[in-house]
Amino acid sequence: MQGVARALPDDPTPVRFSVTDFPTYYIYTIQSGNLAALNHALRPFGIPVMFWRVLAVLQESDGHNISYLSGKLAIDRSNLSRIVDQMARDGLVERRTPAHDRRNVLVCITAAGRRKVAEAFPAVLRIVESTLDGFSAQERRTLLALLKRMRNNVLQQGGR
Amino acid sequence: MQGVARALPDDPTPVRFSVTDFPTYYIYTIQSGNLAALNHALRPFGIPVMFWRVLAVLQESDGHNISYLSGKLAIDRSNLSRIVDQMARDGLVERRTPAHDRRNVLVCITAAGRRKVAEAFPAVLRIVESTLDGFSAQERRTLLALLKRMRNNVLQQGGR
DNA sequence: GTTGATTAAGTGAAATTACAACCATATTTC
DNA sequence: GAAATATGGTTGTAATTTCACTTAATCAAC
Repeated sequence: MQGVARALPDDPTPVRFSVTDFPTYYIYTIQSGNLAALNHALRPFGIPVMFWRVLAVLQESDGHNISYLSGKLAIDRSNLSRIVDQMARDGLVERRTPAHDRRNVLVCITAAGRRKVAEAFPAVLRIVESTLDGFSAQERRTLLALLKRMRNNVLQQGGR
Repeated sequence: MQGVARALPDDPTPVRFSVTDFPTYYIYTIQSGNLAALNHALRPFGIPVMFWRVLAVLQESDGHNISYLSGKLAIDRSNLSRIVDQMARDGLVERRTPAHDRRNVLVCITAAGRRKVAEAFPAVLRIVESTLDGFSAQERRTLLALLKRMRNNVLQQGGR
């Protein structure tokens, strides 16, 4: 860009590749489409995707702090802090500060939060299922295993 | 939330699941981490990830309109329009309006754009490779094939 | 126990994103 | 060929996200 020294007068492109060879290309588009679909599916239940993702973790294992959830869900801490604000306002979760470390804030799902999860679950499952349409049980296991390894690799290096 | 009729007084959670069973959970975290890593890797070259993604498509097949690129890259048209603005300002692409349909805007990569791709490619490839660390050639093919099918499924339904 | 470093959450502000509405051009229908 | 419809791109704007910074609390060292 700045000071393009044109070492070669006519520089025939030295690289040539196809985005369709990159798994990350698919990851991006799948994620994008899925997020939109999920958001749409959750509209009737009055919660954005991020609320769902937090609730989904908490219904399985409750009372984690913001940092843990931030890592688990790949949501920026500052961002998650504000999301928890809203969820608490809506009565879906409660902030609870443990006496032994008053820096911590444990995010705890409420009864209303659990009801919301139960209510929205079928709709979410439909979306998830539709992304796996035509996949055999074996293919699902394979996909899941490969994605897990891929995520470990991503987390290994500078992953957020 | 509103008017929670508490049909069951103490409602024991009727759903119980693990996010780690959902491929979409991994898709989200991989995408998130990868995007951050890519952005970081591209910093020295002065282009954000979205610039890279547009250039990556154009170096392979040039002169597409905004709508096509929007679909291919899963970037909102309005958003992409502004990205192309910036890229044109930086001299990486040019807008070209074909005479036969003056609504269209063909986005064309410039020589500087191609140089930028060549320059940044190794860094991007390193990131992509690192996400596939430990994957055999066969596993890469399998992953790619499964992701392609998954994307088709996502696009099928209400995908954006 | 006081100082310094570390960890956790939250705040501020710029950048990005999503979504609706708009304008200009092209196409269809009558 | 005029009016209605559709298409492609852009603009406006609110919500979200990112990133640097701040505050509060704990821990470590002396």
